[in-house]
Amino acid sequence: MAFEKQVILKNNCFLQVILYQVNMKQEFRCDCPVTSALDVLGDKWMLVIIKQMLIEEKQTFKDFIESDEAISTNILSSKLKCLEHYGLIQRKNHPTNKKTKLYHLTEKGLSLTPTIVELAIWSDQNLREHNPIMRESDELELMKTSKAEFIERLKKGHRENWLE
Amino acid sequence: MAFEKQVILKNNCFLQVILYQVNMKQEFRCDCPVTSALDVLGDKWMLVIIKQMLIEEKQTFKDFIESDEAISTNILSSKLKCLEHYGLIQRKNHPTNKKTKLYHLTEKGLSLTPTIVELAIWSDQNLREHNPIMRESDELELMKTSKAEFIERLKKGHRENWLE
DNA sequence: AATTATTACTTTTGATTCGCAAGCAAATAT
DNA sequence: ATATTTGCTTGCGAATCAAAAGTAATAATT
Repeated sequence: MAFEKQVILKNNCFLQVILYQVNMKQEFRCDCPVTSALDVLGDKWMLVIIKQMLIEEKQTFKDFIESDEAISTNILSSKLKCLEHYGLIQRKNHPTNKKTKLYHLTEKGLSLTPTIVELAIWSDQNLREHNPIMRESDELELMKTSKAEFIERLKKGHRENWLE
Repeated sequence: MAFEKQVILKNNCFLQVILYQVNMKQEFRCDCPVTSALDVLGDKWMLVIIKQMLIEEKQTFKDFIESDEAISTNILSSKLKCLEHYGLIQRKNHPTNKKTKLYHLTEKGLSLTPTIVELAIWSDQNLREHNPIMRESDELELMKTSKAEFIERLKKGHRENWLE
């Protein structure tokens, strides 16, 4: 039992609300930092969504749904909640449209930029034989020749896109 | 139908072997390098196993099974095959014990060292509130202060451990 | 003002991946 | 000769991913 509350109603009645904490999934496999990172990020979609925000500037639910990767709506909803739980993204309301929510990377989320960039470079250099249609781009060249500058530029760009 | 062969037996008999290629899983979601990297590495175990080889110097099936992460034997077997398929590891026979196989990172696998190190640093700086038992170590300090040197040293150490 | 379309989900059902436990063949140890 | 070890495979069940349909609130259209 993780939470209990009694709400007093009328006529000597009360409502008892009990939240049981069952089958709590063990969140981390061990005390290793790399394994812990992968306990949070090591699935099909978490880093892809971060990449979509950082590099492709996606910020609404519809943006993500319409991306090339074609994520399912239930998976996206679940993963956005998870990213928020770990403090990697932040959501806010659209200034003029109540239906639309805006998602953005926090500083914590932005601090994954070096990891995203390393994966891009690694993939470019090691996966073309397996995925021959992998695109080429000037960005990849920039990543390889000026990695640190590129990382800072990505972060700065993302921060500036986020109207506070 | 992906493969057919007929084997002639005796007494006018023959055996026909046909391999059908069905439900071939789409291997890559799109042409993006980051997403392609995650199509290969984006699961619970691939990068953990690479980390275990690189940092913890695990090299036998038993070594992996006995690691803190407690992977299941069927998962390990399957992941080792997958890592080999993508050219990230290489297996060879133990010089004196035919039962034991040795697994080692190839250069391609070793080129994931920057990614592993970035994940370690990120985790150390961002996940302690979620995983309070995360260990501290001198290695983490070295990673942060001399990242490039640390990366090269890890690679070099791994290469030297691999008796050719 | 009523109707239709959009957005961000939730729910249901099914497919895939992960995990547990038991079993197996080959090789090594006792 | 027997027991143990190694690296798996198999069967079954749990967790994650995915597709499709449905929902409530909001915006756009008529």
